Amino acid sequence: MPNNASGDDVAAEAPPSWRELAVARSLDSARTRAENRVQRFLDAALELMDSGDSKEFTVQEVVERSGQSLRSFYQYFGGKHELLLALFEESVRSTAGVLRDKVDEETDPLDRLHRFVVEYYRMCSPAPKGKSKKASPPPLMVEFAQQLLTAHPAEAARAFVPLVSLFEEIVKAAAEAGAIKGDLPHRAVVGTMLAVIMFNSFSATIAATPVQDATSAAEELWAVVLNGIATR
Amino acid sequence: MPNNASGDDVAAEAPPSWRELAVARSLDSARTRAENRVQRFLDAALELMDSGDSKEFTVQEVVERSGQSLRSFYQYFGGKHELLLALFEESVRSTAGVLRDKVDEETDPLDRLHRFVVEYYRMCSPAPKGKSKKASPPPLMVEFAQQLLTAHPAEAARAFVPLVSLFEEIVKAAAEAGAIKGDLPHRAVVGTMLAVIMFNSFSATIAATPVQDATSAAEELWAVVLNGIATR
DNA sequence: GGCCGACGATAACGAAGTTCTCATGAGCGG
DNA sequence: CCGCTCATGAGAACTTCGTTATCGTCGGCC
Repeated sequence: MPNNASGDDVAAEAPPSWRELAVARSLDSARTRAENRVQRFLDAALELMDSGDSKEFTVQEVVERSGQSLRSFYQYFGGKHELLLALFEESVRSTAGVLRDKVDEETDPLDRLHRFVVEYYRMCSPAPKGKSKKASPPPLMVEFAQQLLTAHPAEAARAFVPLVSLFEEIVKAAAEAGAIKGDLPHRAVVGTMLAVIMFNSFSATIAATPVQDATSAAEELWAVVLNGIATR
Repeated sequence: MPNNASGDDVAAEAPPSWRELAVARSLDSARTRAENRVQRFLDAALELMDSGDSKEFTVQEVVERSGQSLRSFYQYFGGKHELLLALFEESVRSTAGVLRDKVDEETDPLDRLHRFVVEYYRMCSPAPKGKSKKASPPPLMVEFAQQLLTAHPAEAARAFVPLVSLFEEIVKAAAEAGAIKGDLPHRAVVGTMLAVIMFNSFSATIAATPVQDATSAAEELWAVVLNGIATR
């Protein structure tokens, strides 16, 4: 499956079209051509999202950007929400992959947990450096998560599976190693922690807290999660 | 005058309507009449939200329900989002009031904090009993919060002030009493905890956790917040 | 060579928010 | 009493956006 995310092969960032055309012309099985088309829609949407000023886009824009037609769009997607869902799933998969790599740099179970929290936190925080507009899975996808979570809970849950599984492994390992309490309902803790991390940007808004740098904020959150707020 | 929509005076549970009508009848300055009109829009929207099956409504519906005209609506509100914002502000104020009363039943600073967390948690959770559909500030407003937080952060922050102030007092008191750590950045903790509580329904969705009853879930969350997840 | 299925271009439709036009009725100064 | 203005209501019109439908074309396949 050519599930490759955003424009991971586009170096410049603009031209992912003629190459695919050429490829489609040469090896032309119906399946690969269809997947190619789907991918072009996805790429176009991603480009519109992070290269544009606003993170929103219209189906028309996606269609134009991808050089295809409305006709084709609705042939491959049941509607805009399916496009969004596909993008979100891809983002979650990609995020989980990145996090797995980071976490694998650690060996101690508690260190792995800590690493996960901090790294995921940073991924979900607004871009720390204004220079590169980069966005592997930036708060952009956090907004999606929000939308999907309320509009299509079941599908959203399915999309989250890769991340949840990964985190659950890590939490379980930490519990078995005795690094964290074992009597907590893991599943619930996993969900809560992911939600806390993901939606933490909101907490800054709620409390009108100026955005400090992501790393120290992540460590603060980690400290609270680890030891609580009670005096000990 | 064919205004006076269905039940704007029935008010089985909407406290702030008939009073204003009466007031408007007696002293009828332009100001109070205008406030009356605004209030009628707000009431109509509230009725549509919790008496309808879906929590969504259209401007047209609000207009019809309120027995007024589109013309008037846009004279008093800059757009739908201002209506939403007004509703949300009212909801937050009301919620803060209710919470203040509950919390005032406790005297010990830590008990007050605990009470706040648990009660607010329950208010933000889906209706526990299927019998009565109503709910003063149910997850309905949580969805609003979500929307506003991303669409209009500044206004959302302003709307949250009553709740944030109340909670901040409580946290500060607990810290000064030595019940919780004093070296944490209060403001950030306040925002984070409010966000955690408010958005906890999402965490259940993320982790595909079946919804347990709100009270025990609240206590679990409280336990984690208080003591952390680390083995001690 | 002729059918068939995919595709592009474009129009059309429907819902919802927003604006505009017009009429009416109330208060008010002359 | 007359006409003026302002607030309001009724409703059409405009806009955007998602979605569907129509039509024509082109390339492959029997």
